[in-house]
Amino acid sequence: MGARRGLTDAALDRASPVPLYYQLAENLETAIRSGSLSSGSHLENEVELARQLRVSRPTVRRAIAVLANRGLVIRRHGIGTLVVPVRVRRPVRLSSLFDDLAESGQTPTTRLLAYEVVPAPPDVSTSLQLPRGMRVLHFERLRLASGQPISLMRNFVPLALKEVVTEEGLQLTGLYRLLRQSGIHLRLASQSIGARSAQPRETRLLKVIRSAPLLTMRRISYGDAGQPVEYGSHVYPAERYSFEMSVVADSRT
Amino acid sequence: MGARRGLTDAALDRASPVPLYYQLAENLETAIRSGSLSSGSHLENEVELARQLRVSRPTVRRAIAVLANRGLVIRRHGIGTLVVPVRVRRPVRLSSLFDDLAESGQTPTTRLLAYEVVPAPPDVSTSLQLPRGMRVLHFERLRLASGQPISLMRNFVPLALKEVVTEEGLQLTGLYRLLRQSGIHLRLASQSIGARSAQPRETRLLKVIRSAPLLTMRRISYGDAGQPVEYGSHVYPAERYSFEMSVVADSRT
DNA sequence: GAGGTCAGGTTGTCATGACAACTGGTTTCT
DNA sequence: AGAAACCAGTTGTCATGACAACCTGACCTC
Repeated sequence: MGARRGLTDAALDRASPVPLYYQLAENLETAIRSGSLSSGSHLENEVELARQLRVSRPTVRRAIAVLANRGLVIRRHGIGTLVVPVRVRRPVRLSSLFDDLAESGQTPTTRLLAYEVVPAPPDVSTSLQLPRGMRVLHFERLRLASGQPISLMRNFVPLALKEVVTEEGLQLTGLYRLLRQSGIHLRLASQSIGARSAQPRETRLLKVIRSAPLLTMRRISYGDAGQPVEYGSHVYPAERYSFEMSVVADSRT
Repeated sequence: MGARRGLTDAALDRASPVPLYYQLAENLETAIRSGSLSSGSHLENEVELARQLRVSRPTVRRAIAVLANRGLVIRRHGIGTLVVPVRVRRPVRLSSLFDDLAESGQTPTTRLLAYEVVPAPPDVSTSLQLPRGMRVLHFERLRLASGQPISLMRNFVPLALKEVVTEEGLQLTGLYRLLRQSGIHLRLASQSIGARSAQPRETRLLKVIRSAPLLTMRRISYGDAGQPVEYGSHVYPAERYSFEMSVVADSRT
């Protein structure tokens, strides 16, 4: 039952503004991903872990809860906490394609195809909870990764964000990063994933064959206060893109 | 700030085996979905809620955390807890298509196209963490909703489950229900959603036009102990199916 | 030998208490 | 009048303590 090293090494910093439970969760995640906590093995039990790290058991539990939510460990009543014996890949997070590509080491670029103020189409005004026909900012982007087109994105945002979502900004970075830099934090999104055949214009822009299958994603994002911030309708060439996610069962069912 | 009725009505049952926090979460969810807690309104603050219901504040917080995870409310430090002002629909849960269809009032039926023991293909044995070439149970089903084909499903499970996953069972109900009835509870799945064109055989079975776009889902499900239970490779006609999900941001980011 | 029983270890639930951090409005000061 | 400081209200974090529920393996009984 030994081999508990690596946890006490990266000690917790009580002076840090980062909560203890979160520091602990990150340390544990690092230990798991690096392999120092091998797959299928037991985590040290909560009481002992709390004693070693000089924190309370609720703090330990909360840290483990974070990991369980991410699908990295499984808790079993009366047994212990097990490290999930697989690599579960990047979940569908509330993140931008731009950041995802950048993180995975690619160099995303953007071609801005449209940037204009238009009256909101019916479904957009409904989604953004605006009066019918209210004017909104609309833009369309072609996203390339290492020179290859990987997504065609149409977006609508309320006109108030025109100063935040600028033409220059969109060409240089991702939408979500622009929003975040202006203090707008997205908290929630509802999205729908489907598929359809490419239309002629899409065929040309995405460089796929005629009627090639495309993945489609429709997303409405909401900010801190629950206000709708963005409506997006994106398409991806199916042969170059897929959505990966891990699903965790409700602990009670 | 009145109008708090409906919460104290459905009182908490301390004798019930269902945890208090979960009872409270369900009561709150019912109140939200029924509209008695209107969209955008504040929830009563935690301290007061705890006092009224005669529970501790951590219990209230845990209940609210459940709702926040489901995307029904948004918590804001220093402000309060807001009811999300939108309808966020059924997320991608760890559930079977059969149950989903049944719940939405349709009458799912199944045509069992194959049921056999075969050596595991390489990707299957890897996914199920079995030795190369180990024999597994393979079956293929065509799922219809109200008579219309809606999914073609290929699955592989370890041979040990042959007694659980029977031919008769598969024709009458869904795979997940069969597993659950035998005490196998799925806890986690990793899945990948993509798209491609229909092959001739799929065109015929799913009754779609030649090369019609299909949604594809590959899923590996894991049981209580983290052991792989099922490998599934499913396709859906894009014009009759889409995946809906809500994404909640990590509270720390 | 087979079965039931029990003990030990583990996570699950809940209470109480305290202080920190944040937000928005009000008040006060310049 | 404008800006800064303050304050009340709220959620966020953490500690301590206690008991319940559950699983496994060892032991005992039949």
